[in-house]
Amino acid sequence: MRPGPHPLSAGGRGAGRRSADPVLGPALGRAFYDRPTTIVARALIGCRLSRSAPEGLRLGRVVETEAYVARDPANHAFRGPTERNRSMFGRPGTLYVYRIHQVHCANAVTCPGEAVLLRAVEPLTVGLGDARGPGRLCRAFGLTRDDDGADLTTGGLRIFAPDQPSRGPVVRAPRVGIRMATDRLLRFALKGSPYVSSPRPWRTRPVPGNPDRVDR
DNA sequence: TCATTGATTTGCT
DNA sequence: GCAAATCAATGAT
Repeated sequence: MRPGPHPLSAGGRGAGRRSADPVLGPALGRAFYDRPTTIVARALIGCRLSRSAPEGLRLGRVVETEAYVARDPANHAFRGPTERNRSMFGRPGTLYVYRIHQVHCANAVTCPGEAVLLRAVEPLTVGLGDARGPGRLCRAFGLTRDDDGADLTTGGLRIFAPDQPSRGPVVRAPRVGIRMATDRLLRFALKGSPYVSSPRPWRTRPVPGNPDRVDR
């Protein structure tokens, strides 16, 4: 257990109040994350990821996410809490950052043991590096294991609701880079966005019914 | 303590 | 298209 509030969090002060930015408005609050993970993964598309740093503001629009849910063998929390995934069992809106190979990946925790992987953002501030792919996204925002456990609702890293109508439909596809449960359509992306990651040829799988429907 | 693995990225063929 | 890079978490010994 890490003692006290995470360094990136604002602490207990203002608990229950929406954390607001003078320009971006109110940050997404606890209730946003405290919903079914696929709903949150879909709803995050178009939202703005913000990090206020001494060097200035870093801002990007979320264009690609993946849901990691309960009873999902690809989920790091599948076998219960460990030292690495401890923050996945924190409150909704907790940040879970882990390292894989030489890079970091960032997730927003929804309910305990479930999270949304932030896979790609479209840069909205100049100087934000390429953020196509979870590793590049973390590099662009300077996220490391030190940020694990931060509170996305009050900390220096926050997410804000879309400031404009969606520029296109959200499509679903199989998740990338996993070996288990590769058939599940738990990847969400803004269709046609050039800022979506493409480690493999981006192709959506035909979805029975409405492709925008989020039901599993 | 040792071996295996990986929610990635990059570079070479 | 494919494999190497490279290291910490994890599970077995």
